[in-house]
Formats: sequence, structure tokens, C-alpha cells
Amino acid sequence: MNIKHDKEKAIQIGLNLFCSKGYGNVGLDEICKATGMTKGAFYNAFESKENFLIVTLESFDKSNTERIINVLSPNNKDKAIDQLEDFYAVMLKIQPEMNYMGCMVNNMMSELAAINENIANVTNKGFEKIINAVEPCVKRAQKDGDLDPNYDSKEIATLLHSTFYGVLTRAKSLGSNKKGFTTMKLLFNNLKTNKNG
Amino acid sequence: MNIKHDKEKAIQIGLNLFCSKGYGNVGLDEICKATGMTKGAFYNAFESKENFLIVTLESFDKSNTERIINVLSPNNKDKAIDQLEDFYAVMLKIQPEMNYMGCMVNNMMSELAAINENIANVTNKGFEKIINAVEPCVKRAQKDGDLDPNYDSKEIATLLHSTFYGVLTRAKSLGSNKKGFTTMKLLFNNLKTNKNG
DNA sequence: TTTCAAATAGACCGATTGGTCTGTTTGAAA
DNA sequence: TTTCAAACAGACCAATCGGTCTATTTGAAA
Repeated sequence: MNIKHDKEKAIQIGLNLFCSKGYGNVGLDEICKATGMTKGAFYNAFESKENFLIVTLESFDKSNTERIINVLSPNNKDKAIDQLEDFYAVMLKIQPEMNYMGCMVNNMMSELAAINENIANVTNKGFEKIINAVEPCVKRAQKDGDLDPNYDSKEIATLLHSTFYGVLTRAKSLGSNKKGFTTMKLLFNNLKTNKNG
Repeated sequence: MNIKHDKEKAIQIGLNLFCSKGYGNVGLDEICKATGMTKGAFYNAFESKENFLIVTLESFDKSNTERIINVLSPNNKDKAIDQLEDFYAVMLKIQPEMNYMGCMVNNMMSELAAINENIANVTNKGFEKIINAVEPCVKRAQKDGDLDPNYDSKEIATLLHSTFYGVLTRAKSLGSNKKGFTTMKLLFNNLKTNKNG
């Protein structure tokens, strides 16, 4: 009985639903319909809707962190600062085709952290992981002289991600990522030591 | 019969509830309990829960815009750049005592814009109003030589507010505004033309 | 004082929520 | 082939959702 595969698929579908519609706006019936599961199958695989959210969040966390580390790892072609700028540009670019899902950690943080301590803890840790994944590339950009080495690399990473979340939220609401590119570009231009870079 | 006063009070209470808990996480029973209204009184005063949200959003919009314009208006004491920096610092500082309400426009944008076109329109307009309220002060800071005049003032205002929303969201989740001050400070330091200002 | 529409109270409604429970199917191990 | 626990189907549940409805109260105008 290969149930592992179906469970993973369900997690992916849940991730899409939660990100594009929000946790409270998606009911169990919709989850079951979208995943092709019945209540029986769902509750055999997951403890509760909240547990499903947490499992889904952890799945996002893992794959997202891996992708960031992969995309921002040192290579011989790209400068660190360009990797950073490209990373956010690509993430923003794909939003329309992924239904403006944005960043699940931030989405759930915004919707649920204030009323659910459990989710607050998970999302806070998820945020921290993202920062830690971005930070090494920031540090390299600082060593390259493209970002000011006098600032803490983790704080720069935090600024990048905080701004990006604000940008994603507005893109989702506008149904357009166009203005977001300008905002991120402006942030990078101001962070760079060489303003004509 | 002076119902106007009660209605305004209800709007303020609703604003607090929606901002600190989210729209979907607050039911009509809770609204009625908090405002001291009955269902009868509530539905006599407002068309629906969604209409109540919109009225509440418009109320926030109005008072928020007025406050921004007031706080960021030219005066002989403060430089424009300091007004801007102080404004965001104060807004962040008061978050703990206002139950980390954050910015209602952004909160509702995040929670509802993707599934409710009506709310998306209202929040997009609200966002625009905020930017327009901040922009003149940015322009003065550019004239003062404290912000780079080569950038569009509205885009700088958009960057400020987008970052601030990311900061507010994380502060709410952490239950602490401490890290937020650092992030906003870092943004301002990088935006300023005189980095030792 | 009488009148009457507006305001209010709160029982009530159908729909939906997350979740449970019982019976059935499945498939690997014995 | 028999066995049996895990997986599954889906009817069912109490609680809650936003909202309605009728009876009652209110208070300014006549």
C-alpha cells in the first residue's frame, strides 16, 4: 500500500489551497474534493486541519529552504549580489502562474500567528530558516564589496525578505506583479554600494 | 435617538477586532458581544458583515490618512527625513499597546483580497491613499538632499510602506517589535544619501 | 395623549464548519 | 486460502456561521 505518495500529493495540493486562498477560507470539504480524499482517508492520514496545516508548512519550509540554498549557492558565473537580485525577481515573476501564492510562511504568519501560538512558533522558525538560507549569499555580496560590510548580514537578509513579503501581498491584491519589480529594484539599488551597478 | 454615536463606536471596536484577529477569525456573535449590540441592532445599522468590514476599512482609511498627512506636514522643527523615520518608529512603537493591530489595509489585503474582488478594490485604493499621503514628505526629503532625488518619490513611499508591512507582520507573530526597529533603521540608513546622517 | 416609523431584542434559520463513527475494502503476512 | 490491522468511504454529529423575522420598545411629531 503506497500511501506515502498520495499523502505527499495531498500536502502539495493543500499548500496551493492555503497559499492562494488562506487557511480560514478553505474548508475540509474543499481540501477533500481537491485531493480526491474522503474524510476517512484525510483523518487517517492527518490528525486535524491544523495538523495538516503544520505538516504543509513544514513541507513548504523544507523545499523552500532547499531551493533558496541551491539558487543562492556560490558558482563561477554569477556574482552574489546578482544571485540575490535575480532570486527575488524570479520569485516575483512566477507569481502570476502560481496563482499569487506568495510565501506560505508569511501568509500564515499574517493570518494565524496572532490567534494561534502553535502556528506563531512554526512560522517564526520558518522565517528564521529563510533568513539563514539567504544570509550566506548576502555575506558573499558584502565580501565582494557590492553590499555594505558594516551592516549585519542577517539584518540585510531580514530587510530583503520583509520588503519582499510586502511586495508579494500587494501583487496578490493587484493581480499584477509589475509594481513589485520596481519596488524590489529600488531596494537593491539603495542597498548596493555602487549605485550604478 | 442618537444612534450615530453608537455606530461610530461599533466601527472602532470592529476595527480593533478585525485588525488584531483577522476578519474570518471574528464572528458576528463576537462583534455583537464586544459592541454591546444585538443582531437586530447590528443589522439595522449595517447591511452585512462584509459591509461592516468595508465601512470599517473606510473609517480606518480616513483617520489613518489624516494622521499621516498631519504628522508628515511641513514644520519648522523637523527635517522631512526625520519626520519620516520618526513616523514609522512611532507606529511600530505603539504596536504592543494596540495589540499588534498593524495596518488594516494591509491586513485585509493579505487575508481577503485574493478571494474577494470588492475588498481587493477597497484595499488597493487604501494603499494608494497611504502612498499619496507619505509621498509629499518624501519629496521634501529629496529636496533637502537627504533622499536621492533621482528616484520617484511615490516609489520610495511604496518601498517604505511595503517594508513596514513586512515588519509589522513579523512583529505581530513574534509578539515583539524589537527586531522591527532594526529593519526599518537599516532601510532608512540605506535610503539616505548621507549615510552618517 | 396619540400615533407610527425607526430602532432594538433575541429566538430562530439553513448552511457550513471541523470532526467522529461504523461498516467495508484492501493487501501483505502467515 | 485465511487472517487482521491499516486504509478508506461517507453518513452523521454538535457547534458555529452569517443572516432573518417577529414582537416589542422607543421617542419625536402631530
